[in-house]
Amino acid sequence: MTERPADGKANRPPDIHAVARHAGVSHQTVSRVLNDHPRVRPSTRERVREAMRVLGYIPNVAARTLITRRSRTLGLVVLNEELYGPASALRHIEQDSRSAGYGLRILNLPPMARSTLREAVESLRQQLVDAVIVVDPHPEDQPLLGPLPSDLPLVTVGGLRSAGVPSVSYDSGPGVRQAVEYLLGLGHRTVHHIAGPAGWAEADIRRTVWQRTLEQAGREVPPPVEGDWTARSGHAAGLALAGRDDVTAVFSANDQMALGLFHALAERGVRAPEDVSVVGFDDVPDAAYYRPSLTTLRQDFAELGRHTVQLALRQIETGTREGVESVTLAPPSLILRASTAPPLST
Amino acid sequence: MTERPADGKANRPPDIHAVARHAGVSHQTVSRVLNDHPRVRPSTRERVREAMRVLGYIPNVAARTLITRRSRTLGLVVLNEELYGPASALRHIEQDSRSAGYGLRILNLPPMARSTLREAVESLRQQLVDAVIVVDPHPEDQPLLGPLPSDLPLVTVGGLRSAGVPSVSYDSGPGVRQAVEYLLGLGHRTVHHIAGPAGWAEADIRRTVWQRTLEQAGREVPPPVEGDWTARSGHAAGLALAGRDDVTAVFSANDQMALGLFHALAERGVRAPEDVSVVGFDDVPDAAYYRPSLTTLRQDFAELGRHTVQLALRQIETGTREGVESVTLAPPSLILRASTAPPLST
DNA sequence: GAACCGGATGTGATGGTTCACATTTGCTCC
DNA sequence: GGAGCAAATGTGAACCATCACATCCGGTTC
Repeated sequence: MTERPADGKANRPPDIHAVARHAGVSHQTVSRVLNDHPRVRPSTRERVREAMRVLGYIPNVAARTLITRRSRTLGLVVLNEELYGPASALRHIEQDSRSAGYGLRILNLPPMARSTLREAVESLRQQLVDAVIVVDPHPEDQPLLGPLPSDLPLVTVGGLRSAGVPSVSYDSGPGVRQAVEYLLGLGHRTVHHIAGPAGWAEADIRRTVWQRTLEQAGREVPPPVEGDWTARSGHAAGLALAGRDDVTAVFSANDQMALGLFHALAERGVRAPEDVSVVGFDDVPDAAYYRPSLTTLRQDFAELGRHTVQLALRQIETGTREGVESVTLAPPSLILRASTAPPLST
Repeated sequence: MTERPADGKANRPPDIHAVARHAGVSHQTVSRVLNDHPRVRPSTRERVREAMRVLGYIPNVAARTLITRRSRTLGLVVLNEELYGPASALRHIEQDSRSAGYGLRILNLPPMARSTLREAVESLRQQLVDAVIVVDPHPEDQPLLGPLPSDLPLVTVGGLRSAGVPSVSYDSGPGVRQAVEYLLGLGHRTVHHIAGPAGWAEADIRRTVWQRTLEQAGREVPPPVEGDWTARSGHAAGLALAGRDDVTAVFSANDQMALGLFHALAERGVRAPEDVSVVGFDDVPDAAYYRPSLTTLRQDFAELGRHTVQLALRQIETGTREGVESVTLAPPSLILRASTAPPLST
């Protein structure tokens, strides 16, 4: 006489057999309805559907994953989610993978926690994700990505391109060139640069193209000032640049450092754009409301999301990385605002 | 003589039986080692561990979830990921749930897509998450959350508090009061307000407390100007306020709108803080580099993440929402910077 | 009217783990 | 040296879907 619920079935949610019983068919027919198999008579299909509705049936994804070896889930490793780029990428990738019928697991690695990228990928793999997307791996991560088992579909976004791994990469070069040439075209003798942290793929590209553009124009290449993407570091860089009369134009590797730069300039009584013109990178939503309104380069993250998910899905479908072509995004476009002007006196 | 790989096992990854065979024990013993069951002789345990290493064994989470009915995964629905608050919450929740041994699935609902909150929760439930966390539900979502099946652990963060659903909520009130009183204490006759969109819990609280504080101080309550959290809307609001000499102090419901306000003030030749003092809300990383450096209220998102995950885990452990107490966070702290000053002329 | 055919449906095995319970092992103790 | 007992280990079922294959059925075809 121990108390025990009289439920023979321990009150578990209905399974495929319960539905089958209710609809008067076999469990296999229910499965066929579930998977939109064509060989089911419409009347039968409707009866099964009705049974599902009545019982409140929900297919068990664990059982399905177990036999299918597919989870319809993508895994996303974000290296620096607090930055505008990675955060935007995350949003779009989530959206696109969802509309492709895939769920998303995320793993945000704190900045600089590179040593664990490999573990992150492995951990997602254990969770049976169908593909892993890594946003913004750094060159130092190369050895971590290289020896990955080749049976796991993988896409890298931005940053490091790893041989044999399909990737979506930015084509910042033309944008940077355009920005620098635009400043020179306004009459500036040269353009100074606040760079991102050395070793970061995008930081390096922006610095390199800035430098090359100056060289090709036969201009002097001033030593770049290195920041860490934050407004704070842009401010520090600004203090180093403000007040020198050889500094009339600055290209900042991102918008937030440009904001810090503005702050430093103002502190030193230097006006922008009259005394110093500034171009940023990202076009964060706030950029138009910086003072002055920031001329900057805008990346299309919607395009990035689409291609990234597509590359992942294609690998899942074909079951291999072979033949899945990497994608290079369209160059960023220069958004002209109020932070750029001709130099005051030639 | 059809060609067919000689692999008897179709080259599948090793399972628990393979490990058992290799270690010369039963599959159950392997399972015990896997789950740190105490009743295994150390020597046996080591032998099994070695076998796992040699074979490169990875436990299959689908199989485990199937029988356990636990996925060790939390589901997160983010309502407005592009805003600072929700984005910060996401980061911390991800971090804390990971260090608690839980993975995270996310579902970002585009702003205002409220009608689908219910579907979002259902879809996560189908994915067998052990608990669902909803960040920033709106009052309009009340009917969507209420009738949810009670067998799914659920936590709401910020915004709407739903009866019977454990929640983590902000306690912005004291912060807002402190900010407004601080401005009055500087000598301002009254404080104007740029509000967040009506209907958003936090926007409403900030507006209400701002108003009440003024009333209790016997000051005039000017009509608030409503924004939508963006710098753009702050700019629009600023254009409405700039240049009126009854406007000497403004409390903006978030930092970005304060940025827009600064922009508008500058356009109209109004100086801050000399002519107009401004206090924001959030302390975004850039706030210290706005011009002027922004006095603002800072929320502790690390605390938010900790409590949120804790509430979810407690429900998972106890198997019920009963007895799991909601949490109210510490009030935000006022960060004094350069955007506030006494009014010029009394 | 028998053979044939393709569409509709059913049967049983399978996937990899944990659960419930049974059995063996290794001691202690008298 | 055997009872007694706990620790260590093993056996088989269960979880819930899909896969592979078998069977059934009604209608053509000759």
